[in-house]
Amino acid sequence: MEEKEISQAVIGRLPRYFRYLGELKDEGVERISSQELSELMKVTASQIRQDFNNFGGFGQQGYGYNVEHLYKEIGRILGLDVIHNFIIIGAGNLGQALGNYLNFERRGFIFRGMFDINPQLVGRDVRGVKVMPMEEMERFVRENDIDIAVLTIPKTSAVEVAERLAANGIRAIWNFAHVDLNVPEGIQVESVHLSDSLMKLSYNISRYKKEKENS
Amino acid sequence: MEEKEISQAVIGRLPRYFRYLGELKDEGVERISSQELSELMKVTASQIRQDFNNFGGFGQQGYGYNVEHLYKEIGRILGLDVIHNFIIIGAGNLGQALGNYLNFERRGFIFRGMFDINPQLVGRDVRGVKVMPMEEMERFVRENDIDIAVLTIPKTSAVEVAERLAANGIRAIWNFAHVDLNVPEGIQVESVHLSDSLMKLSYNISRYKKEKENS
DNA sequence: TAGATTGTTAATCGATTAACAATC
DNA sequence: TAGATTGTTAATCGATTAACAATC
Repeated sequence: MEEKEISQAVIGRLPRYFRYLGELKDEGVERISSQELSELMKVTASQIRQDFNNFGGFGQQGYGYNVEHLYKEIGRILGLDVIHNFIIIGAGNLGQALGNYLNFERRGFIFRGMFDINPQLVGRDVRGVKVMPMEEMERFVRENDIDIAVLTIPKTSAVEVAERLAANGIRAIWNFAHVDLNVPEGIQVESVHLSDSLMKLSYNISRYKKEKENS
Repeated sequence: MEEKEISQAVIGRLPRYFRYLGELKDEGVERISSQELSELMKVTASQIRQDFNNFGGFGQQGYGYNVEHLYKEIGRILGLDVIHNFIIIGAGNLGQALGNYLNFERRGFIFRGMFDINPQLVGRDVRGVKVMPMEEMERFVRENDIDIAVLTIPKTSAVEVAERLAANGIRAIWNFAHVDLNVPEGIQVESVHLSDSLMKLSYNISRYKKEKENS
C-alpha cells in the first residue's frame, strides 16, 4: 500500500491548523465548517478541505468537522502523540531560553540534557537539568534514547557537532546555527535561521517605503 | 514606471544567497557562475539566474557573477544598507538572547531599548541597554525613531502590545509570540513560531519512521 | 426530505526547470 | 574569433482555487 507523499507546503500549514483548533477546543466550540475556519484563519475553504483530505476524511457532509476529533488527528499526524526526548547543545542565552520553554513539554518534547564547551557553564541548572561538558554528549545520546538535538552553538562548531550526533544515533536536529547542515539521509533537520527571518522583515520594510514613494 | 512585485518565494531565498556570497567573499572568491553556485547551494542554476534577474542583470555573459558586487546588491535589496533601530518587548530568556546577539548589529539592526512589565527585571542591563517599564514604551518608540519591535512576550499580551506599537508609528514587528497579529496595512509582520517549527520536525521524524517500517 | 457541507475532480494560477539565442 | 555563461522565453510541474456531485 503506497502512501502518497505529502508536500511540505501542506505540512507547513498543519501546526497553524493545530493551533487554531486547540483554541477553538478550549473555547468549547464543538464543530466547525471549512467555511468558518477559512474566515478565522484567512485562507480559502478549498485549501482547508484539500489539506485535510490528504490524510483521509475527517469531516462529515452537511455537518462540518468535529473540532476535538480534528485537533487530535492533526496532533497525531504531527507526531505529538509520542514522547520525544531532546537535548540542547549550547547553554548560552538562546539555549537557556529554549530549555525554559515549558510549552514544548506539553507537546511531548521532554528536555533531558544540556551541553556546553564552556567549563564556566558546566554544572549550571536550567529547569532541573544540569549543564554537562561536551565530551559526555555522545554517550548521553546513546544511553538516554535522545531523539532530537537542539543546536544553539556558533556555526563554526555546528557542522562538526552535527556529525558527532549523527554518528551516535540522533534522529533529528533542530538547528539554530547559521549554517546549512549536511547530515546522512534519514536524519531530519529543521533550521531556524533567525537572521534570515530578520532580513525578510527588512526587505518588506524597504519595499513598503518604496511603494509609498511611488504612489 | 511600474515595478513588478517580487514573490515571497524569491524573497525567502535572498538571505541564503546573501549568506553564501558573504562566505565566498570572505574566502577571497572573485567570480562565480550560476552553475558553480548551484552545486554549492544545491538549487538549480536556472532558479539562481531567474531569481537574480528579478532585480536586473547582475551577471555578465561568459563570465558569471562578481561575488563582491552581487553580495552588495543583494544586501541593498534586503535593505541592509540602512540602519534599523529596534526594541525588544519582553526581557525574558528569549528577549535577552536576541538582545545579546551581536550579528544583528553588523547588519545594521541597532538595539535601542528593552521593556518588561515585571518590575523585577526593570533596570537590568542587557548589553548596555537598560530594561524599562512597559508604560514608557509608546513614548520611547515615538521619540527614538524605532523601526522594529521584537515581541518576546506571551501570546495573551502580544495582540494588545502590537496595537499600541502600531498606534505609535512602529514600522515592523518581529513576532515570537504564538499568535497571528493583525496590524494595520503598511506595518510589516514577520513571525517566528518556534513550536510550529518543532512540530514540522516531529512530523518528519514520524514520517521517516513509517517509511522505514513500510520498506 | 431538504439543506448544508464535505470530498474530489477539473480549471487556473504561479513557480520551477529547461532550452537557447544573445553577448561578453 | 571561439567558448562560456548569462538573460529570457517557453515548457513543465505543482499548488491553489473553483465547481459540483456525493452524502450526511
